[in-house]
Amino acid sequence: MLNNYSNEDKVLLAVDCIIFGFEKDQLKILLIKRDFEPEKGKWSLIGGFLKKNETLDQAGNRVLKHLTGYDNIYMEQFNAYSEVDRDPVDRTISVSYYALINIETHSALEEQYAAQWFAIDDIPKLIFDHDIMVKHALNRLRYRATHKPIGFELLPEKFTMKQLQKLYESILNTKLDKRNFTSKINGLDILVKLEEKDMNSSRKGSFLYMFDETKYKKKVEEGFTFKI
Amino acid sequence: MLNNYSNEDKVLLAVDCIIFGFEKDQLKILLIKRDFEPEKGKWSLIGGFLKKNETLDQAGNRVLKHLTGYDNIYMEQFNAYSEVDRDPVDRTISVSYYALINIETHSALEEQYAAQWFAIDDIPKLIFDHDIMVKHALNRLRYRATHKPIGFELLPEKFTMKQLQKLYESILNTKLDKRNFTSKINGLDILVKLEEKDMNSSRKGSFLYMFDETKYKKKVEEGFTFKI
DNA sequence: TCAAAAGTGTTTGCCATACACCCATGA
DNA sequence: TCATGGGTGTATGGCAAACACTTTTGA
Repeated sequence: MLNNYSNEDKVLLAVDCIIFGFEKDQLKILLIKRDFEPEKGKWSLIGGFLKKNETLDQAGNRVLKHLTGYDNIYMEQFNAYSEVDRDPVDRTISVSYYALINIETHSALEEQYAAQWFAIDDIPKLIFDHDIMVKHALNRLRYRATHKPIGFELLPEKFTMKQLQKLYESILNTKLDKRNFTSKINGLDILVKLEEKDMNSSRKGSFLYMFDETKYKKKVEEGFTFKI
Repeated sequence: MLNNYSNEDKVLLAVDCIIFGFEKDQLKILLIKRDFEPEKGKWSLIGGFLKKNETLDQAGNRVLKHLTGYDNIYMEQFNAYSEVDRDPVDRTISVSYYALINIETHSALEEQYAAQWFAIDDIPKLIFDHDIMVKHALNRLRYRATHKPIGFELLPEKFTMKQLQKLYESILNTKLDKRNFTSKINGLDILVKLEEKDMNSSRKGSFLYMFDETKYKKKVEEGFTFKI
């Protein structure tokens, strides 16, 4: 006998994305104004429905590509939400992803869509259970960013030590000591210090760095583990 | 206009459970022999389909209750699996949970169902993508057990320091130093040392301990964080 | 010459690790 | 009395945290 599962209930599966960015020393998330009922006009995460012939990761990528035009965005699934009435229209389970993008290379987002960046401690009330999703996403990001070198996804390719520090400060919601941070990062030995300086922030200028992914991967193979 | 999502695809949602237990100094998982096609007779995780009017947590609890008769089992959701062909019968997305049970109080499981405990480094080939689920569950358990006092879920109410050490050794897949382990645990100050001894393992007998959940919660409120 | 940010080392305390002997008991 | 597992303390090294002054440069 071939069981065909025909008596089982089918449901809608949505993918919702918490898109993180970093700008003006602040961690931000991208929200859109929902343009259909229910909750039309309210702020919402970016999302979409899973289609029959794609995986959740593919659906997440599709949603992100539709919004940004890019399809190599860092993304991690973190939780499924399934309260029976979480979406008043129809029974919908949502699998949530957080994504990290470099705001500078996606600067056209805000005009193209009714999208807007919000600093993480200034987020408006969101529809459905999206508030709790954001909270969970941030927890996951905090953990991941201290254990894997994903923070660089949020920065331009070339960045200063100060930018990196501010990034971690805003992800972790703490102040860090400049000297300790610098020596910790240098100790990791996965950045390239460029000759070039960023002259925007001071007269003296500050050296730019790049993440050396090749070196990082080589070190991982040799047993290195990233930890901040 | 009220959007009714009517053009979207619906899918089956399954819940699969990795049930961990601890017996004879070994971390184990409970598997069943699948009794319907496809893959009938192969080893499989315990699972079930999400019903229209329940949450994923409720579905997980239902599956566990059906198997064990208990419904207060520690359980944590950890990932959704969505490869298009992961289940050959129909498009099915699986949300996976790991659960921790005390084997002693559920000793009848093996006979009641075609279920069997397998030591984690002696697990047979499983159906579908269940192998990878087990691997991910173990990773999550390793993380969680070092950050929250959930290991006790796997032990009898009263346990010896040695049992606790062996438990952590098998979860973390390492050897631990007896003196260091003991003083670390005692330093946490969340166990009650009983007057009672376990006389089964030696002539001298070894003191029994209990997890003091009330004390733990009080300490957490005061800023304590569990860490092993 | 001054204001503003960049860059740089040392000291301290704590925690993780390594390590070995005596104790209690029943056979 | 002996074999078996239970129970206990100290010394060391490494890492995290605290901390302040000099440098550079354009205005």
